[in-house]
Amino acid sequence: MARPKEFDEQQAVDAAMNAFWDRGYEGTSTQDLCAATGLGRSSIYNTFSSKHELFQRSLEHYSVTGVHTRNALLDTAEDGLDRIRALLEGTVAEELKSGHRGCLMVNTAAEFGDRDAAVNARVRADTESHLAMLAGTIRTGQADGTITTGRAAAELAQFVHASIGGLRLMSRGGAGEPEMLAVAEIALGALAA
Amino acid sequence: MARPKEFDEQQAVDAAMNAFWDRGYEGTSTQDLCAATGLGRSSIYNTFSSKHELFQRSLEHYSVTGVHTRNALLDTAEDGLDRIRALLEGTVAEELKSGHRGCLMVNTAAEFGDRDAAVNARVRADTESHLAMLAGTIRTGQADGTITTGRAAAELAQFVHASIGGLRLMSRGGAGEPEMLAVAEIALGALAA
DNA sequence: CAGGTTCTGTACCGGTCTATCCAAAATCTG
DNA sequence: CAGATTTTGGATAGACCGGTACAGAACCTG
Repeated sequence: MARPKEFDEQQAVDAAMNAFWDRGYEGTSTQDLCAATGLGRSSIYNTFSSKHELFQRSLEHYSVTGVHTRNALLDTAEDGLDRIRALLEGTVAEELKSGHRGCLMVNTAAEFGDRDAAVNARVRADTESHLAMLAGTIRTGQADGTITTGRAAAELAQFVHASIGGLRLMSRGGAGEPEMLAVAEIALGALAA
Repeated sequence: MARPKEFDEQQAVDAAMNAFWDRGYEGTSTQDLCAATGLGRSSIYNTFSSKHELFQRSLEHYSVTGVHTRNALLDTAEDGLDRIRALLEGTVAEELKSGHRGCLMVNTAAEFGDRDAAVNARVRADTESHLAMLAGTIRTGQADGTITTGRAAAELAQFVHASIGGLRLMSRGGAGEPEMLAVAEIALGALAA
């Protein structure tokens, strides 16, 4: 064995994630990453081997914490429709609290387009898991009678996903709470049984 | 008088816009811009004075052509709801045709956040004009009985705007036509009288 | 405490970035 | 055709980029 790292790797990833979230991939220089994490260049390259890989770790970290946040939100409500409501309103609240930073996955998709296969795969995986979770919740809502059965759960899930994306875009554009909540309410209206 | 420019300025802006659209601001180097426009460095800097200014011109150009496209789409339908439908389906069709590039304004907002006042102002202005157009169309739909009067036109406009943004995000993420049309249909259902 | 191993800070590498400079070419007016 | 003015291409400046090399400090094992 030998000298141990003086920092916590997860903490560093978290700090890097926030830097990327604020300024994008290209917009975040390795020096920015040093400043954000408090680490030296060598430590970063020794641990993560490249900016690109650290970015992927950041995406993964974002994805995981996002799942946790969503699950926590879902558990605050009983029936299906209220769960979706909690999700939408929770998204609004988070955006307001975190300073309109939007969604890292969205920002990444917008920045990269389809020019990076690895990044694309991660974004897509996150989308898929999000959709699966939504579809599951919607199915329970259809079962308990709070969500319309006039459309397939998968389609409604796509709709909710798009709505959340739209909300985050509004937020990034500087929208206020009332407008965002109104949009959320209208989207919920489209789901109601 | 003296030697005239050998190129068309608008054409150059259009080419630059497409380059920025594909690769983002930071991702587009001045060399890329030279290649895209077919101009030399000097011509570009002589005409537009900086990359940043050319970018703003590109945003403006995008905004103007966007208005034209939208107006053309609106004129293909009679009543209010069908107009909104034409808009949503036209957006889907455009995304499919243009190779899932998303919306330049959205991409820009995602890349810049609120770090650039001039860019932000342009994005916001575009959003405002888009919302105003939507609200107007929705009001006519409320008048002709095809769109619900249960919500203020401004709120419904925000919702449609968010939906279009959501559709563009789906597209950028690689979504196919059926999913996108399903989402559009659900959104329209929320508007119907 | 000695030896092996890993981490950390500094300096630096080639490459690329935006932007500028300048001379040569091109055009219009008179 | 001459002179004034502008555009144009190529070279280059100066800064910053991601990434690396290396020496010495820090740590664990035995």
